[in-house]
Amino acid sequence: MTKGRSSKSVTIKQVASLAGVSPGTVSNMLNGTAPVAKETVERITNAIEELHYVPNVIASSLRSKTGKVIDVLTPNMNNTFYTRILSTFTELADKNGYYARVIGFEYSVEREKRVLSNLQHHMPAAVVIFNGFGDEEEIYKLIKRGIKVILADRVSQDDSIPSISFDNKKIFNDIVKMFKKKGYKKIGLFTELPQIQNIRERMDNFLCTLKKYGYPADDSVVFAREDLRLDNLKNGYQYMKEILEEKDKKELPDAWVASSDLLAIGMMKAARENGYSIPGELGIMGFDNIAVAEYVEPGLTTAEQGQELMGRELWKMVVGLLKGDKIEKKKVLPQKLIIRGSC
Amino acid sequence: MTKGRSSKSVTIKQVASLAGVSPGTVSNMLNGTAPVAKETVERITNAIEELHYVPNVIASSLRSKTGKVIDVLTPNMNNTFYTRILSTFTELADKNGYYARVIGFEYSVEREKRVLSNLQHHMPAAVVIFNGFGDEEEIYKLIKRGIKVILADRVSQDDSIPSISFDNKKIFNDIVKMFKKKGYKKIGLFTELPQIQNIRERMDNFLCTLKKYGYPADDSVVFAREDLRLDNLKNGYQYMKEILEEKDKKELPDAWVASSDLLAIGMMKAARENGYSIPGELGIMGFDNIAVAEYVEPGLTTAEQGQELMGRELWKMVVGLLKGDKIEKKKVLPQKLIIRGSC
DNA sequence: TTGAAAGCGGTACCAG
DNA sequence: CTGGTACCGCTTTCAA
Repeated sequence: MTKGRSSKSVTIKQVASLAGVSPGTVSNMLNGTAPVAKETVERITNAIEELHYVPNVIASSLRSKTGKVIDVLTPNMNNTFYTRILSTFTELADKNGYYARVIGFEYSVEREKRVLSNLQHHMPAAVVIFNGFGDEEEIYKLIKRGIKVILADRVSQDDSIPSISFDNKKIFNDIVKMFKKKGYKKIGLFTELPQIQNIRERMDNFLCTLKKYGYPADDSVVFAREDLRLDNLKNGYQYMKEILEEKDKKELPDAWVASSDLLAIGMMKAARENGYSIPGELGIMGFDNIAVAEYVEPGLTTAEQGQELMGRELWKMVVGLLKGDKIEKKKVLPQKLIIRGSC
Repeated sequence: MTKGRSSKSVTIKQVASLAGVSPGTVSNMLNGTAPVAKETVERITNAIEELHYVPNVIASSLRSKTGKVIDVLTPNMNNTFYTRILSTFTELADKNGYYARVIGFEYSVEREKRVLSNLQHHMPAAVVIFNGFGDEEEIYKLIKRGIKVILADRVSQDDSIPSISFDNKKIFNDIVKMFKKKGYKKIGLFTELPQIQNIRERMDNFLCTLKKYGYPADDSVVFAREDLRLDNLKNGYQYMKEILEEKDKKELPDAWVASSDLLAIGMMKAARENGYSIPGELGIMGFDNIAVAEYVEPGLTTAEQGQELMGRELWKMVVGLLKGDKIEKKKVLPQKLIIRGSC
């Protein structure tokens, strides 16, 4: 019950009366809603200076139902894959007079929905959702209120919802081809559960491509476990350790593609500890090309998802939507195979 | 000019009229502001259900100047040191009915100030600022409006502003002692510029401790460069590379403490590439104990700053402040030396 | 216990 | 170009 906020803020009314005009005029000038006489502008400007007036964006968006903030939901703030995209995105937002807030939901549908439901009223200009699932209803609510919604690293079923994602098809060709060329005999996929649509897609394409190149493509080559999605490093390490120790060496893949770099780095440690040489006995590659990938030893081969690129394209989409432009609703970004030392 | 928000939201008025009561009564019931008859409660509850009413938090905070959101400013979203703290903090906030939004300012004073100035009106219950500088004026404005401000990983000059930080004193004793025991001859500090008060403190204590143990403690052992604060990995790598290639090997430190793990990881790569063996010819340690530190090869020795701990303590402070409890204004958290393979 | 009405700080609309 | 005023959705007196 701590109420009692002190120090009232300077209001548009005070500015107006000091400048000897009406609040509406001040508002018009500030927003360019209607022309204002040069001389009046000056008086208002002075008043603003004098009182240190800062417009109350909240009150404004309550009335106009429009603001300059963009909320971004991310499944996991600890993953630099996301943060990298986010920092280029927020940079751009900032440069354009918007400002972006990041809200993490740690892969919890409930949390995600709760946040989205709150957002209804915060009236952000747009909300960007990374991955996420089971949120359709909330999304439609936002849209109905005129808030732009963009899906990132995920493509929507609904064609009217704009989304931006990485191409998950061609890349697997490159990957399997590479492994084949290097002489690996069996390729395994190491991944979180295919709950996230993105992962599901990768898995399907992976299996498909394996078949195409004559590799085994049954259950024995996919290694998925739920806890892999949180704390990628640790859980990737542990799961790999279990696999290496419990399964028969003959049956195990000698080449591994992990669904994220963090996972791959965890696996590499497990492999080292169990006496496997990389890339000699075991080839491992990741996904994302996060910054450290280049710094571990051996360097991690990975499928690069241009995070800066995604950040920029995302911003472009947001701006386009905000301006009401016709935009490409389904943007697909290429991935690039980056070969380093790990396979 | 895209206006025209569609689909009006359900308002408290509609609920009131459906329940046959006044808006004030609904508000009273929702907030426990005044007793409401049992039977009335029921009618209101039904109306809420029926209309799927969700209170508009914006309007509410405009009037009451109080809300359930906490804004967190962080200098860099790409650094898992911060994100680790943030994710435990937001988790806690979420569990307690609050919700935390993260805003990055990328070490820009201007951006930081701009954000803080906006926040005035958003009326968060509290704002947490990680590092940051030159923001005193804005901070006081927030406080004057009754918004709680907490400084993190930084201690305030002003005793009335609560802050939480890691102990930067004792840890250096442990560090230098360790290096001494391992027989290193010269210890260097590799760090971003001491603009951030936190870094300044580390530097002072470092030099101080070196002297105490009879190590050289002049300018020749501190290696600082501005760009080190962004993209730690890359810039750490590059700077180290330059140092190794340009300076005379005899004069260079054989032991290095980097002001962050990311920096250290970058340095390790540079050292490897220039043919140095770690920890044989060069000992390197970092600061933070970020997750990957354990996964690189060799494992990175580091000063652990318990990020989960900081997250939890931070939340405790926020809650305390919000409840108006008397709290410890200057919380200092211990650091722990974690010795792995890199020195 | 409840209702009526006056704001919170802006913006939208209309008349002049 | 400018002023007046209703109103966004909710909370807060205050009187009944």
